[in-house]
Amino acid sequence: MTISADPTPPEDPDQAPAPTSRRELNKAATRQAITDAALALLRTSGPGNFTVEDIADAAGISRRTFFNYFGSTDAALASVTHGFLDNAIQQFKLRPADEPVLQSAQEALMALADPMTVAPLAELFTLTQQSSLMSHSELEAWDHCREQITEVARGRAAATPGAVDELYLRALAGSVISCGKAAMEVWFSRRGADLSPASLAELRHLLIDAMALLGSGFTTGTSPAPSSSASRPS
Amino acid sequence: MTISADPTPPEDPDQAPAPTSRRELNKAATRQAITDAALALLRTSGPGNFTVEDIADAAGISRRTFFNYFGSTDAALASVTHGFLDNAIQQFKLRPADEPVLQSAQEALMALADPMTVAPLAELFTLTQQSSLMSHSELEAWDHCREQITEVARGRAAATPGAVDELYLRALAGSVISCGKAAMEVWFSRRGADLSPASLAELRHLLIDAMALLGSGFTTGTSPAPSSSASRPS
DNA sequence: TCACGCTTTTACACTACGTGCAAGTTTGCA
DNA sequence: TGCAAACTTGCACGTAGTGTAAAAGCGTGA
Repeated sequence: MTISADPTPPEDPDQAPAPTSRRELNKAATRQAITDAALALLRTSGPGNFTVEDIADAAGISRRTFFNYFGSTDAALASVTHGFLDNAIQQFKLRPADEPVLQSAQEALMALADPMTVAPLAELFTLTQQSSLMSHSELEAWDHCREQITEVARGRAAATPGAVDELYLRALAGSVISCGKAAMEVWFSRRGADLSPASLAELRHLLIDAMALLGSGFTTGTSPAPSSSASRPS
Repeated sequence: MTISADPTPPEDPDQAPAPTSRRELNKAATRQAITDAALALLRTSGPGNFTVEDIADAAGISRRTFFNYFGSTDAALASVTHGFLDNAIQQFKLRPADEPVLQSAQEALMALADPMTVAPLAELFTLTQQSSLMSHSELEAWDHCREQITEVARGRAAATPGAVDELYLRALAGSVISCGKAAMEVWFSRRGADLSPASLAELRHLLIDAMALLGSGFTTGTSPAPSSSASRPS
């Protein structure tokens, strides 16, 4: 599996600003090979129908090495989700500190509603057939994201006078995550793995609507349902 | 483990309206013995430091029988959470159909903020030292509760004209659960397993505040923090 | 009281998971 | 080139979870 030393060292020195040593390249490649193999097996065999050994064989590594990278099959698959959410957090952190958290979340999610970014997540979702409850590692990824949001919100709140309300931070971050998940779940249930522009536009609307619902305190109550998203052509 | 037939049959016939045959009594007793044993081991050995075999031995059953009742150690412990949340759902369903969902949730939770009901959950929480991410079974319990809330909300919305907004239902139910969890987390982090009246009063306030935050759309924004709960003597 | 059918428990076997360990291999660096 | 650190691998071990068939417990009717 390891890449034997390349006899031609040139490889554009101005193209690798990051500390990309051969070690790190190998590790990254192995990591990718594992998730690719896991995803391929998920496609062909279905969830729960393949073992760690299967993944290791397909990735060309030993079973033991697999466990050096991931703690379980689920963890390997959840790296897809992790990647997506890390991306989301990155966008989130870029938002101006004086922007309301809900709007920051909305904007961050908007930046990710493009085909290339959403595709892996959408496939994972459909392949695991939204089995209601995600895997442990999948949930860990979302929870990690929630904690990140909490921290950012805490940092913003700290800039204002008065004690930081821990309940406010946690309730808000948790709700943002829940609403984000809800929007994605509805999208997947409506469009499957459809990544067409129209479908992605609907995803964006769902995300916006979800955050709007949260921001309005779900005031549609039991009365009419003027919100939207129930019918939006594009 | 099984209870040998009781030689004295009398046992008040008017006191057992439920179909409590000896079989069901044995099953219930075994189930209870398992969770008790698991909880005891959690207390003495700490999380992750005992096996299914340990639990089975302590409960006086075989390892195989344990798996007839629970799918894992976590599941056995999560029966505590399951019991609490089932109770909550029951209270929730009793609320009038024309009441706003958020208020129903608030009222249902109020009914459970008493020492006897909260104690087991509080102990479980402290023993697992709020390890940030709950066990899979624990999360399953919360998710089941979320689904129940969704269904109740759907039923209420169906009584009104217009199509039911799936996003609204899911986002609301998810947020309610998140806020409930947030309130409990803050409570546990502040008071540990303190079940004094003052502590429980604070729990009630936290739950009320959490639902209020949700109902107001977290409008405290980045400005002041007039909400409350940050300081409440009793 | 007994005998018959159904349910539950149990022992056994088996596959797979996850980890510690020590030996072998690759990489970074002087 | 040679050494030290990092990485991979095979092996062994304990544990998780499940299928299966035999044994024990329970309900019911004669």
